Amino acid sequence: MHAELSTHTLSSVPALALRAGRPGAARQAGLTADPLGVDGVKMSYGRNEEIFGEGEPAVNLYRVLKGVVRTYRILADGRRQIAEFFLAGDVFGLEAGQDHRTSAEAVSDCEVVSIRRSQLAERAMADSPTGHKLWGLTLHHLRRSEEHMLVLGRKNACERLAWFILDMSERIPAPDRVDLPMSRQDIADYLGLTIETVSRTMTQLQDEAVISLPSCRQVVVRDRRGLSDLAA
Amino acid sequence: MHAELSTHTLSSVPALALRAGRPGAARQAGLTADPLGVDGVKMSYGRNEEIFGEGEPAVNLYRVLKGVVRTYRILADGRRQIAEFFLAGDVFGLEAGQDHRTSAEAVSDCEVVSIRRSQLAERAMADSPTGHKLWGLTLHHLRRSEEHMLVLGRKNACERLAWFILDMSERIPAPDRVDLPMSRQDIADYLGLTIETVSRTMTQLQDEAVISLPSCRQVVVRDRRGLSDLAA
DNA sequence: CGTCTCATTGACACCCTTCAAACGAAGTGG
DNA sequence: CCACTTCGTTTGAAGGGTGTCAATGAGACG
Repeated sequence: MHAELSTHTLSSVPALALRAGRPGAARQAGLTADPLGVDGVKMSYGRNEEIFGEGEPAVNLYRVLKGVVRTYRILADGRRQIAEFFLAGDVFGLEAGQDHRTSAEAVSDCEVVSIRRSQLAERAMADSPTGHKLWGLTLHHLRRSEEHMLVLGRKNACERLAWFILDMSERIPAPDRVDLPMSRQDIADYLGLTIETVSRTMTQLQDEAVISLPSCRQVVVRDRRGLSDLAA
Repeated sequence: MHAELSTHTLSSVPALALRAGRPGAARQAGLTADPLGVDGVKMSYGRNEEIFGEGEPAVNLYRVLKGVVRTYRILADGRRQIAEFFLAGDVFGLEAGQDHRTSAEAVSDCEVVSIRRSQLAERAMADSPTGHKLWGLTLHHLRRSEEHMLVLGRKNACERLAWFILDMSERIPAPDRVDLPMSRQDIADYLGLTIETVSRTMTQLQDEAVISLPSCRQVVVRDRRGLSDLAA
């Protein structure tokens, strides 16, 4: 039923280890009934092995049977923010859209059940349009808060503010003239900064000519590309 | 410490502000069909007026019609972390459990539709147990990531690590002897710190006798109360 | 025009990062 | 069994980014 070969065992056997440490080399090991009421496929992953990568189509949902899994995002320069650790019993891989917004890796050797998303969707959504919409909303919030975590955990003041202005500008009708509805204190508390740092960084962005500030509540995006670069 | 309720507005426009600026003074203004397919009640809130508070029973879901809403959490010493700003069209107030885990306030004067949760639950959950479970899982993740945001945005290294150890200890069978499955680098990337700071803070916690470290992967919780206090 | 609130700017301190080196445990090969 | 290597962790010293404290500036409103 279950292949008794742990990846750890494998790694002491050079010939096989090559396959175990490589993404996609995880082995299918049997069928398991899931608490969600859908059968899944049992898989094994070695330490640091990738389970899915950012940007890949999200075809499966996963539940941890043994071991620990981390999900994370990485910035261009290598800074990494781990969103969550998943222990035995935890479900991960929930996504609002078609693709994974985070990567997932095995922290230790582990076993997971993978469940086809389409199988769940078919059961969960078909019956109840209201439930489906609610779920979609929640996934959307989750996605945003994972992005927010990356910002809070790994970005500096300039990157945070650039990201904030871009985000706000994309959520309103006229994207190049942002009327900030909130105070500096609100922005500071959203970005995990102080009001003074927000203020200083605002003028710094203005000095660098990526934005201009007709008033403290109005931001004009002068160089969207430049702002985007600064957001890292 | 932070923005007081709109007493300022009150003194400026006495007649109107009395109704608009006082918590609980929001006015019911009519019925509106919601995109979720359920009728809701239209409400108005003045600037800085509370829509719901942390710890209150979560009876309603809300959708913003006009204005902007913020949700946030506050630490004992007043540090605030805003989780999200909600603009027109956005839905907020989703909760995994019975109670609100955040507070919500009007950033500007705004109108929202409030929808009874029970009305939605009745439609969303009854039909599809799978969907209900999926939704519950997603809400659980959302709740955790909002907590995570508070930690990343507003806590220092010592508070972050104390929180992390407590959280891990509560997720495993033997809560006083935590076997960390992850490396210092993983912990650092989870807490938005560097590996050196994590290491230094670990020994600091050991020096203060709230934990002991038989090995670098084993944490013994010696003073749970003390650790809890340090977690702020 | 005075008051109030919020935003900006400056000087300084401190927490955390960066850079660097030593230490320890685990695995390998002789 | 013991050097040797490797990887992860710990510790130290120095620097920088952001917070803190304080003063000034700018709108809003009466």
